[in-house]
Amino acid sequence: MNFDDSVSFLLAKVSIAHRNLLQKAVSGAGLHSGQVFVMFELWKADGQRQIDLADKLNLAPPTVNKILGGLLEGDFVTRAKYEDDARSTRIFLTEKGKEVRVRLEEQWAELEAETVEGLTDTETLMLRQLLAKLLGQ
Amino acid sequence: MNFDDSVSFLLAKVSIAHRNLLQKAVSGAGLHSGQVFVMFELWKADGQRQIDLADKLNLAPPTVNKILGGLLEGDFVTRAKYEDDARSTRIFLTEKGKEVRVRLEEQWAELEAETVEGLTDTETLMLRQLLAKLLGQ
DNA sequence: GATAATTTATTAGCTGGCTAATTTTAGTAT
DNA sequence: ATACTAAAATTAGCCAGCTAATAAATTATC
Repeated sequence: MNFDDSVSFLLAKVSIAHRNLLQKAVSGAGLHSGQVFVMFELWKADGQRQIDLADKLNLAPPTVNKILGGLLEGDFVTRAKYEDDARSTRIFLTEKGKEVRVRLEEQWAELEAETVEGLTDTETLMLRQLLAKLLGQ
Repeated sequence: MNFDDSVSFLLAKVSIAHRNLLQKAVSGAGLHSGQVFVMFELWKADGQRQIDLADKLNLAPPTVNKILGGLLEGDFVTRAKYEDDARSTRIFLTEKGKEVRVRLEEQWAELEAETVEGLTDTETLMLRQLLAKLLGQ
C-alpha cells in the first residue's frame, strides 16, 4: 500500500502549503489565517452569536472564542449583549472590520491565482466542484 | 466577489474537516495527526536526519523537532548521533515504531474511504490527480 | 414552583504549524 | 591558523485547531 498516492495524504500536504500561502496573503491586512473565515461570516451577517459562527464555520466553540479574542484585540469586531439570552453575546464589525474587506478581496484574488497556478481553467473548475462535493454541498 | 466559491475557501474548509477525520483515524494506534507523516518517511528510509525529514515533508525544522519529541516520548523512534556530522542526529524507528505500521495501514484505508465518500471512482481519481498537480508533482 | 437537563461562553491544556533567535558544529576564505 | 559564513538542532513564543471541564442562563419536566 502506498500512502503517498492517497487522497488523504495529498490533501494534508496541499493544505499545509496552502495555509502558508493564506497566511502570507492576509498578513498585509493585519489578519491571521483563521480570523479571515470569521470575518467572511460577519460580512454576510453582522451581529451573530459565537455559537452561530461556530456552526456555520464548522469550528469548535473554543476555537471561535479564541479567534474572536484576536479580532477584538485588533479592533476588527466588538461584542454586545444579546438581548434575548443573557448567555450569548453578539459580535459586530467595527468600522475597521468593515473597511478591511476591500483589501482582503484583492488579496484573496491573488491567493486564488497562486493556489490554482498550474491548473487549466477546466481543472480549476473541476477541483472546485470536487471540493464542494467533499464538503457535502 | 464570492469568497465561498473560491478554491482557497473550499480547500481550507475541507482540510479542517479532513484533519479531524485523520486525528480520529490514527488515535487508535496511539499516534497524533502530525506524527503520521514523519512515520511515513521513516518507513521509507530509516535513520534520516531531522533536516532530511523537514525537507521531504515540506515542514519547518522546529515543527519536525516538536513532532519527534512526541514520537520519542511515545517510544516510536529513537535518536542516534550522526557519525559524519556532530550537528545532526539520526532518527530510527523502534520495534514499536515498525510494528504500528500494519495497524496504521488498516486505519488509513478506512480514512481514505471516509474521505472520498460520495465521490465516484472517476471523481476520486480526478481529485487525486489535481491535488498531486497542486503539489507540483 | 422546584428540579433536572440543556445551551452558551469560557478556561485550561493538548498537538501542530509557523518565524525568530541561539548554540554548536562544519566549511570556507584569507 | 584565524575569521567568517553556513548549516543543524533547539528554544521561545505566536496562532489555530481540538477535547474536557466549568459557570451561568435558559428550557423542559414533573
